[in-house]
Amino acid sequence: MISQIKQVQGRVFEKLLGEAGIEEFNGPQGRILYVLWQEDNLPIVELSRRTGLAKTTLTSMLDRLEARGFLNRGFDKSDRRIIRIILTDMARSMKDKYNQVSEDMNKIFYKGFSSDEITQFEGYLQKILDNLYKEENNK
Amino acid sequence: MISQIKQVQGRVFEKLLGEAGIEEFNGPQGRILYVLWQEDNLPIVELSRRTGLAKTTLTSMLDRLEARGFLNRGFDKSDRRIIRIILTDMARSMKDKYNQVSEDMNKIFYKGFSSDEITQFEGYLQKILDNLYKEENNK
DNA sequence: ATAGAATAATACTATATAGTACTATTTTCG
DNA sequence: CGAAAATAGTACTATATAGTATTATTCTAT
Repeated sequence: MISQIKQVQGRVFEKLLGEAGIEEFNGPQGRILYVLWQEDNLPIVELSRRTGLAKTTLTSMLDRLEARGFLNRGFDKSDRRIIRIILTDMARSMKDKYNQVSEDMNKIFYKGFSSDEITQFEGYLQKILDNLYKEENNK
Repeated sequence: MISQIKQVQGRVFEKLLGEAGIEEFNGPQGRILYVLWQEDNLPIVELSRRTGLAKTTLTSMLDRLEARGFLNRGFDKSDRRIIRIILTDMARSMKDKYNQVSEDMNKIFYKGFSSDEITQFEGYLQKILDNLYKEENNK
């Protein structure tokens, strides 16, 4: 059911982005930008943790976002293995527009939910996510 | 968070399939087979509804499953637009092995949940899914 | 100090995913 | 009836996703 929700949510969100006139990036790219809007200058591995995407997935997605002028790759001074992802001003300027769509999406998603139910539901999600990460890492 | 769960869950499930010695199909294919094990002889559009995948996604996935001998495409007698998906005996024979892995996955997923919490959580998921499908169809 | 383990990132490859445009049917309704 | 709309499926294309193997760098333990 989770997969199903993710799939349908993705298609609906894509449509909302279009209706809001956002042609510059799509849903999956928005998910990465969303994390970076909260905090950038992150190493790719950390971005992987925060998005749930494999780091090999990020390589190509970041290539595309870089090609379109959303971000730059910068070196880390103290550890040369690490590459840090920095948003461009253009990328920063789109944050508010995206958040508006995100709110609209949330309203659709949680239609008929009380705020207590939302809190409870999101607590369950966090617990499940912890369970999954524990399994992925500790084995 | 839903996307993140789906992603990590997918990778963990893939690992469990490998550990169970199931090399014949992968997670996304398993998701399609799972629906067909419950009921086959379905049109592709109906399979799309039950999996949450777009019908164009199913075209190529069913091609691969057909090429590997899991299913056949059959004609519908009364409506020649419709193609019906029929499982092979080989596919049917793998149901139990898959269900075992599925149960293991569930245990990881819901570690620390009471059965009341699971029921409640899945009720929320169903409600969200209904919200999303309503939005996708009625607009 | 240095060999081996660990970590960060990427290249390459295969599959998954969905949108647009199209064909072939069936349904609807004037 | 017959034209237009609706429906089922596919071809083609672009992006997303992750696994394996590889390179470069840093850490660890003696």
